[in-house]
Amino acid sequence: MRYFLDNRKRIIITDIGKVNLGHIFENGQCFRWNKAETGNYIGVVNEKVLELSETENEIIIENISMNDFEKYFIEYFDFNTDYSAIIKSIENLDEYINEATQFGYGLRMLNQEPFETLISFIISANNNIPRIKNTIEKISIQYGKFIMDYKGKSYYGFPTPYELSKASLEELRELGLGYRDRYLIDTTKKVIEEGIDLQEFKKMSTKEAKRKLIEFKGVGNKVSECVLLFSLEKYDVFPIDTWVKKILEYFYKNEVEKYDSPETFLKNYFELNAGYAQQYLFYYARENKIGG
DNA sequence: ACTCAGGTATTAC
DNA sequence: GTAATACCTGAG
Repeated sequence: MRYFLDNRKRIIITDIGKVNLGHIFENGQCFRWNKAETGNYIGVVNEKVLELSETENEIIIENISMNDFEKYFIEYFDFNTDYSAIIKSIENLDEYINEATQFGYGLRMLNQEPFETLISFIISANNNIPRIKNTIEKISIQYGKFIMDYKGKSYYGFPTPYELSKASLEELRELGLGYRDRYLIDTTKKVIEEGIDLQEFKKMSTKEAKRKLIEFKGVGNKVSECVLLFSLEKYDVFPIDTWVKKILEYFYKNEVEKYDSPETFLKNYFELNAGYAQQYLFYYARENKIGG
């Protein structure tokens, strides 16, 4: 990876292989990035508003400083990870993962903020993406800090636990969260009252961090693993959602049956890069409507 | 009217 | 431990 400022003070990132912003932002790992009419993606991250555009092998970032980029966003975009090495380690396992990695070229696993990720994936349960994005946006407008007006739209950061603790059940119900509203209240209350710093979970083993996450209401196996994978740097988990379930059923059925559980199969099969493999498989399955 | 959407909590064996 | 069932909401 190489980066520099161009003559318009935009940050240019190159030497990261073939680029595809859609494969980063449309694969279900994040909910606060939107495609503008220009085709560029605008997102709110770490109380900054960023605009990304792409060429075949460059990502171009506008509206943040070089200092912010180096201090926060290199890690957020996982720019120091060599994806060609990850792909190489899993692509020859079978034809399906090979197709999936080719299909999802340019995909990157974002390192997201844990509280935002936890709340977002609690909302995601038994829900659909447009509604998930919409309610997260409403929560940010209502309880998060105003950041700036940018190209005709006002942007708000995702609320901190303290900011979200100001929300009442009645208020949340009006945002269209459905029955998940009380999970948000419970989770925020637990974080505040017990003084939980989710960043600390990064230091725990995957198993221990997962055990702690499942203590939150509305957090089960799948949601906890999404939080581990997308915000706590645990790449050995493999969230099994409806799409991955279909893949296991339609493509890996015979293999899975040799093990005592799908989880055991996945851990043995994909090993340390299970989380990356999951992301390619999920994206490929959903975009191509495998089994559906 | 009815199903579906990145599942989880609760209840009942 | 595991299987069955209810669950907010609104778009299609």
